[in-house]
Amino acid sequence: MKVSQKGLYALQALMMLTRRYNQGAIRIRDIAYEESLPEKFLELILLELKNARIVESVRGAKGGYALRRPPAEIRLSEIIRLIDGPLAPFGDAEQLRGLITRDADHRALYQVFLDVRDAAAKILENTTLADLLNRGPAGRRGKKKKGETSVLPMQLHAGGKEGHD
Amino acid sequence: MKVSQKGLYALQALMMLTRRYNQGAIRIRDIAYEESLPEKFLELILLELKNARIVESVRGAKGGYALRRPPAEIRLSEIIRLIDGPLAPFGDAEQLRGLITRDADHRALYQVFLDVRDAAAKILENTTLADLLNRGPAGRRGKKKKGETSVLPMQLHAGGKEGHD
DNA sequence: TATAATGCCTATTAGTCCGATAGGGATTGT
DNA sequence: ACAATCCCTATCGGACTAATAGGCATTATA
Repeated sequence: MKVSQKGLYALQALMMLTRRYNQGAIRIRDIAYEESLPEKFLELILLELKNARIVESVRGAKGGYALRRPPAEIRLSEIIRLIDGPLAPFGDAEQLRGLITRDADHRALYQVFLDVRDAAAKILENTTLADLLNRGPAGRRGKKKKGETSVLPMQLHAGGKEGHD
Repeated sequence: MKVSQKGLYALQALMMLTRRYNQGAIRIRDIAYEESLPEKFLELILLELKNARIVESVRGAKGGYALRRPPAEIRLSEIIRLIDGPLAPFGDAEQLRGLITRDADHRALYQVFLDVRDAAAKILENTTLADLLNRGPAGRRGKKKKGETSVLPMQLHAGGKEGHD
């Protein structure tokens, strides 16, 4: 799975709108300025997010954009799938399941790909825009309040911290 | 992280060489034929794998390719990093760590990216070519013999099976 | 109601990457 | 000597990426 520059811009813009949640419509120009994003490019991105019903727009003078749902109900997986496609490192989950059942010679390999996509999905489905805000300014990581979902058990020894890339 | 067609070809070729481990050099043409890969393209891939000391070659007539190390010592992470670059969904682990410490506004977002790359790394570092062979032909999944490393605890409820993509 | 502000939408572009092919050179077995 | 095979560089079309441009549609407000 790859997150493009465009995908990053989208997430940054949405984080900004999350901060301004319930403050009415924000102009594209203001989002672009605050997040240092190319204005015209951001315009296209917001249009796409609007068509996907993640944000809503107000047109004409005094117009702008706002989140269409509470930040806690917008998952990162949704944004990334929209902008950058499937979470799987190769093909998509459906296709991988097909290959696993049909291509006997390589099914172990495709199963690994599916495992990777499941791991990514688990994280991205369980992280919302609200989570990003809460974890943002001051620490707030590792200690979890009751009822909060936690992710990343971090067992075993490889790959985790101190991995190279 | 994205696995390209080229990356898939590389992995398939290596799986084939794993099956033929200790049977001497295998011709490019035979690998291409058995795995249904474009021959000239495969040639480039094997060259790259050779330069990375993953396979070795025998030149001239009766020449070909063979694994340079036992299959149990070749991890999928190594191949994928070579052909397709870093495992992180954006940038690489080093860069993400830098952003997490320096970009206060977005560090929660970059932390999620790093979590995703750690999850992928954990799986791919712990899977070798030998594992693919063993898991291949007949079942052999879920029950683990003593001493084998296992991965994918699958806790929580989201993202796992039955996820869309 | 005129005007300015703003989002909507389509087109275009330069650059990069991807999958693939081509072909001649170097090496080696027979 | 010759045939088989790997080695290496070049090339190519197509797709995608990031970004810009510009005119149309809608709305607040003076």
